[in-house]
Amino acid sequence: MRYQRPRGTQDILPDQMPEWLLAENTFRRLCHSFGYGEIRTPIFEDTDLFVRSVGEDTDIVSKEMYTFEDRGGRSLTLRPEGTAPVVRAFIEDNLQGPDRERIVKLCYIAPIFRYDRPQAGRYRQHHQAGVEALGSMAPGLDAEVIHLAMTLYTALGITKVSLLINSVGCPVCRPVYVVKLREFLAGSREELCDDCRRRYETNTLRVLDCKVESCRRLTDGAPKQVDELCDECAEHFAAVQEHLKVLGIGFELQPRIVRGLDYYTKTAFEFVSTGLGSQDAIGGGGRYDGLVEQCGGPPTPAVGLGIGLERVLLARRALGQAASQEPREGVFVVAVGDEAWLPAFALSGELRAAGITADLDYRRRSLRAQMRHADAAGFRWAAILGEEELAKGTVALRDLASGEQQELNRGDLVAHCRNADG
RNA sequence: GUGGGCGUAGCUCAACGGCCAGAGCACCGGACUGUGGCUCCGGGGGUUGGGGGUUCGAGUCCCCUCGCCCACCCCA
Repeated sequence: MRYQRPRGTQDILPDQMPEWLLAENTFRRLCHSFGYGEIRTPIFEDTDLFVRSVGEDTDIVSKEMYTFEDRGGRSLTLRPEGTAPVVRAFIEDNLQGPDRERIVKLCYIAPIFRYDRPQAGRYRQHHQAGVEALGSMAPGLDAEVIHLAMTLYTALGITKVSLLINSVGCPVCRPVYVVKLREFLAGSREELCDDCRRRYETNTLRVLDCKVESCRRLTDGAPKQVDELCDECAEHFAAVQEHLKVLGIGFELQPRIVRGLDYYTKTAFEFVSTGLGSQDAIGGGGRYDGLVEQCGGPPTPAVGLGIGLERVLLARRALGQAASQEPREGVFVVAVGDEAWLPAFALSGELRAAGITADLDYRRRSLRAQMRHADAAGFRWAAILGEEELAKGTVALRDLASGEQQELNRGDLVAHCRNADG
């Protein structure tokens, strides 16, 4: 029986690493320039953290979490989303300090686990790059995290991205809306599915994303949250849009997005790209003004963002963005004949110790084979060491791009290669 | 979770139920005995995802299983 990787997971192989590093490094660079500090939290947390923050009735909690009991009987869960762990750390590690007005800006790149049916762009382990800005209600911050994501997409060559935004209200206006929704559904209550009859009582909003066809029909004409916002939320939403316009970011109002996590308040947004089939959301997020307090911290408004890296890479490829080609680099040391082996080995060691990329052919193949490999593997130079060079204490250095070849004293090779860089 | 499609060489794919499962690319070697890319010639590579069944005979048909993919759904 041969082992297979678990369903819905993937190995990221060396030849895929360049595009991963490009995405990760670009994200880190952007976060730095936007003023976000990187944080790493554990890959698992108390199950309860996610149940209480994400919401018991959400798909994520009710059927997608990797939950297990450790040997001490604790219930732990593999991180199914990025925000709750950061919020937990924000509180536990007292990142805000004594200044309650202080804005704490954090970013992370982390694996995320959800038990879901795999599909292209949907995995049981995927990676998210995210940011969280905690401590302020300023609508400019909503626009800032959106701007950061947009800038990342642009930098990575993902040109066809649409931004969908919505406002899901707050503890003031949501209950008002919920009442309206209940009134709307009250008459047809008996026609709802079993789950929805329960949801109607406990978490009415969830009726809106029931999958049962009959329930969907019943909610089609339901009132919309955006139309029922309180003054504060309406004002905030307008201000966010104003800030986006100032940044030159186009958007589309979409009244039905982000209902997957209970903690969102006010702004909710999503980025969709073309060419990805049905898994087309390459990023999303929103404001969660009540979450920190709900997790046991001081009342702290916040806004955050998550970007699915696998989907970002898929979107790049769909748009024909090749992984940037590495420039020719380093020295392939070619040993001709047995006599030359040890000196060649020593020479490669010297180069490596000096920080210069170097390799040689442990199979001791023909000169031709070694030259072919040096070229195919993308080396900048071939340093040839044979009988002649051994006798003279030299090395023949061939530039593989131009074909120019010169003879150097062996002791000058490191300095020569180093000077040629740049 | 529901419905469907597909698994053959490292990769992309051929092969009516019938001879030793092939091709292109890649890889290796040679032509070129100390010089890469181009060309030509040659070569190595396969548990046909796995298991069972039908059949004189299975890559091909049937069942089970694993995986990938598509739509729904969900989201990143």
